[in-house]
Amino acid sequence: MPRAATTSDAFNAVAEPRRREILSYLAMKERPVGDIVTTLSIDQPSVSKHLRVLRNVGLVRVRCDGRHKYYRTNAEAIRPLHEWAGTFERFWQHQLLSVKRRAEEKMSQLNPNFAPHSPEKEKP
Amino acid sequence: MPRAATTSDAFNAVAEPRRREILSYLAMKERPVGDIVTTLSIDQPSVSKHLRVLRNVGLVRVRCDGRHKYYRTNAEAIRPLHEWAGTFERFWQHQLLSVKRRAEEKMSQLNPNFAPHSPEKEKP
DNA sequence: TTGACATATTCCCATATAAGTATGTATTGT
DNA sequence: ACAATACATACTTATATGGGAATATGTCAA
Repeated sequence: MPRAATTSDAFNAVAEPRRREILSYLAMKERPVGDIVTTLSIDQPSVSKHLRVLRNVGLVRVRCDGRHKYYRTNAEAIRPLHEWAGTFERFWQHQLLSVKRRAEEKMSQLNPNFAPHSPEKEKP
Repeated sequence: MPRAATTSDAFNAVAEPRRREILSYLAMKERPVGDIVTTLSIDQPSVSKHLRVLRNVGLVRVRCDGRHKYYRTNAEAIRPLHEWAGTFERFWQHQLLSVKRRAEEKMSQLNPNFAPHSPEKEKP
């Protein structure tokens, strides 16, 4: 079985760095394709193809105006990603605490004067 | 040019749904490979290969103990993902507000008695 | 209408899969 | 030493890809 299609979900779509750049660029303001081409220095057909993928998973929306097509990112579609990653937040916070505590232990061993989170005391 | 390697970064690594399951499973507690196999119902070689990918991008760590290898997810490696997605937070919040406002406008048109965010008033 | 402009699609190709199967490598218990 | 256990690797195959080049589609302007 090959890798899942880039259009299968937002996770696969944003795996491509170029597509992430495009999403960031289109987040604040809708833009015609040509702007993406010149600003990000990507060949026009490539941009069109990336936009197709992003559109298929709902990460961008289009507004047609004459011969221009204005794309903007649909930030809502990025939320699932943010939320999935967010479920690990408490774990990395816990990890950071553990690392910190271990470091403080080491410090105490090397320098018995060291006390975490309080001013160092001099002997009276 | 083919797709970027799954081992090129966390974004590509977590694009695979099975690997996301594994990460969730290994988040709270380190586990031997066999546990992943039976709990998630994935063939053992597949699990090993997924773990290899995850290890290559630092998403999991191993602790060897005899013939067992205990894997745990390194939540820290998921932070970049969370932060990238987080840069879009203000945009989706803005989008939600816009949608809400438009909905309220429509309501006002249909029912002039409707006033957003305040109790409806009866005629005196 | 005709040409210029903006964007999309098609075709080709080298490549990296993911799953399945089979086999290899450690490590343990007896 | 030997069998069993736990895990990793090698090999095969069908397939989706991203870039490049060429071409198609659609819209405006003179």
